Amino acid sequence: MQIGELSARTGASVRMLRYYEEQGLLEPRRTESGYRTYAESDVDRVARIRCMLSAALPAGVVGKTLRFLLDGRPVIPEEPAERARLAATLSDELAALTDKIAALERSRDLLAQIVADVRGSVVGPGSPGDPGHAEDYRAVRKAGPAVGVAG
Amino acid sequence: MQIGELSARTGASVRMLRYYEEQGLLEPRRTESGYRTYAESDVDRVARIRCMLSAALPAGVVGKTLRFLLDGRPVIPEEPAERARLAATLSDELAALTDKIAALERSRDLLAQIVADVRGSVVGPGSPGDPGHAEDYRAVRKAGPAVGVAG
DNA sequence: CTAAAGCCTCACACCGACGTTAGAGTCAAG
DNA sequence: CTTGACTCTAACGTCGGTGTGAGGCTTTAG
Repeated sequence: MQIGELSARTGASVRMLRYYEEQGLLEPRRTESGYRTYAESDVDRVARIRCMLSAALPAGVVGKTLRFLLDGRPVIPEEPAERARLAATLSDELAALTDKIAALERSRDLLAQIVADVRGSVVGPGSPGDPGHAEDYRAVRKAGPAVGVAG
Repeated sequence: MQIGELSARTGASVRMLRYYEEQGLLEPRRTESGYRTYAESDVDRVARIRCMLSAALPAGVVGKTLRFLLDGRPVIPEEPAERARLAATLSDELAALTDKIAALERSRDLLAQIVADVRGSVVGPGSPGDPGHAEDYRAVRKAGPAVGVAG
């Protein structure tokens, strides 16, 4: 399969596909004349790349993760030391990811609250004494960020 | 509170705080000499901003969402038409956010699988006939991206 | 009064994740 | 052989989110 077809089938622009390759996330073969040729499995692979990137996962993780999906079978270093380091790195990333998900869920809850309030809006200019849903917001806020905002 | 103190208390650099203001996410008062002065509530607010930005939420949503948190009390347009549009926009964002969370959870599961496998690694160079955990990976992959990768 | 620390604006620079263009080669069909 | 669709590399542009100054004003401490 050439790059154009892969692009059509995945929705990723040709530019993006070449970019992913540049980043080591794809490794198409080449014809004699230099044309990239992709395997069927790359369709899947591209979908996963886009999914992870769109979620703002660090590029490194994407790469490392994907290396394990090359053909559904991981390539794990044989030396135990290196394997340990790999495991450590990945599980750090896992923890970061978990935090990020939690943060997103709180944002989602907050957004849901807001949508509900805009919809069933009790609000208007507001009788000054009326507490409204202020406490709900504050509650969500208290559950709050908390996450380390891992830089 | 001046910008330096807010920076210290939130972990956001001074530069970032000014940037957030530039983007309409913060609106500190000014002293006569032009110094920014922040309210206590801005500590919370900054935390939320960083949390949402770090999760790659579209900047617009952050802004709109935060406007509702100004003082724990939303500012909702009075004209029903505009209110409806706002509700529609926000709930679109809510849907997108939900999808993104789902995608992230799948990525997390996948990553967890991988970590587990690297840890308890049954793998090594691998007996060629051994299916290993390939099916696990494939299963996660099948549950897979699916998300529209909302550009 | 002076020095130091903190603040201000302006502005250039970087990285990631692309879009876009330019100029050239390749390939299948007429 | 020519045309047109497709591909290649290389390079520049853009946008968001930052870092890092430069040059100047304000405030505080000695």
